[in-house]
Amino acid sequence: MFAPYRYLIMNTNLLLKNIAKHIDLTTEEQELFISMITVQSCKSRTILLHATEICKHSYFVNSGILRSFTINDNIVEHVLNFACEGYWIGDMYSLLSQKPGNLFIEVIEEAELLLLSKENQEILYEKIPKFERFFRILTENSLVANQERLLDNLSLSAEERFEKFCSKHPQLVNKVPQKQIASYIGVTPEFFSKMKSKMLHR
Amino acid sequence: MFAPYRYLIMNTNLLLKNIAKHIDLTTEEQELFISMITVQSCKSRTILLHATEICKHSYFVNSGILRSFTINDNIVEHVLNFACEGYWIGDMYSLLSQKPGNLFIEVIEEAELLLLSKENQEILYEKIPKFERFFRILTENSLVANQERLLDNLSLSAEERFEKFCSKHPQLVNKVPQKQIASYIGVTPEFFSKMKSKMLHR
DNA sequence: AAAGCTACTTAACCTAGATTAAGAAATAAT
DNA sequence: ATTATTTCTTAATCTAGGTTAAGTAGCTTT
Repeated sequence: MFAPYRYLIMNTNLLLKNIAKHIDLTTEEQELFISMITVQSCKSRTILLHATEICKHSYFVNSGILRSFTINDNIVEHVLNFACEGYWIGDMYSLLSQKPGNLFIEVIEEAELLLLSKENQEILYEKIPKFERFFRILTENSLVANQERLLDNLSLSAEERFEKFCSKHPQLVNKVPQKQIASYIGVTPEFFSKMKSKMLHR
Repeated sequence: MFAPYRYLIMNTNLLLKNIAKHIDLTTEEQELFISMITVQSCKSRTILLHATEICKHSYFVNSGILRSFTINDNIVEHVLNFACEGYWIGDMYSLLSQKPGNLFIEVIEEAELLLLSKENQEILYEKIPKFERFFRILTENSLVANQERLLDNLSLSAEERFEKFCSKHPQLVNKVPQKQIASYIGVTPEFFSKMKSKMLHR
């Protein structure tokens, strides 16, 4: 009588709007695509992927904030990426190779996610080749951002990297624990704290 | 009577072999693709792209070695990438946006290059959509490599980064000026020299 | 509301890597 | 062959950022 719960609450507006920026889908194609997506609501601190696991999904963030990170020698965390509303996150290495990666994916702020499984992504490429283009463009943009961040890490001071982070990700600055921002820009939480107060007193 | 010089010497074996790893092309498709490619032979130290220019081509390396790099405050160079036989190089930001980037591309070792122009790449996507897939996969692999390098820069010591560079790029270690390797792994040439001799005396 | 975590701050001290400078070795240019 | 440039080395000195440690503030959980 009723569609399953997940169809009732699944909001694909944001995702479809994002897709429409790069490719045009017919109504049928949209429906096919949506049938391949599932929703998941997650509380803060949920670990969606362990470093030892094989990544099976790409996660699109409808709301909330996630991060991906590694852990060194079982102690130090290094944040690779944050993802907030409208962004995708995953462990691309593990997703592509279907081997265990070394990234964790964690929910920072209660989130609603749309999941696209590896298998469905492959099916999608076969059935609607336009998605090759869509994910090509998405990946190109990620690569450009990553290269810039890499060069920033090689050439800017910690202060400059933090300022850049603030202007690029204003939505995150006050929502993400500051030690994670420290990790993202590549300094220890102690140094970050010192640096921040130094910047304030100027 | 004779085909233009560049067709006589253009060797597309390596490129076609690389493409065949990811997509299947018919003979006609191969020919169309090849008709969109041009060759260029360059001496060492040729600058193929200035930071102020708009990048118009993707460069496939048939032989030789190239690098891409930025220059900070008109003084310090930072190497983003090396490319040797079988690899592509370009300024992806500039190529995609068709705005001036801030990368230089330089020939390190006399090279033979195959050039795919931005326009031809777009035509290729229209005429042979399989190329969407090919470049998607290529870009995905670059992104994975870049993410790993980013995390390495955040978590490893200079020595560890150098060791990783040696095992990942043995073809480059003895062909690329050592100050450029220093730049790639993110240290000064002076420190690199010191570090290297320290590693030897152990 | 007390107890227990986790996040943030501050401060003293430490070190990997930067800077400066000068000479030696290797390449390139004449 | 000689000269000029660029690359590499060595060494002294310096500093951005790390480490250790202890205290404080802010959350959760009960």
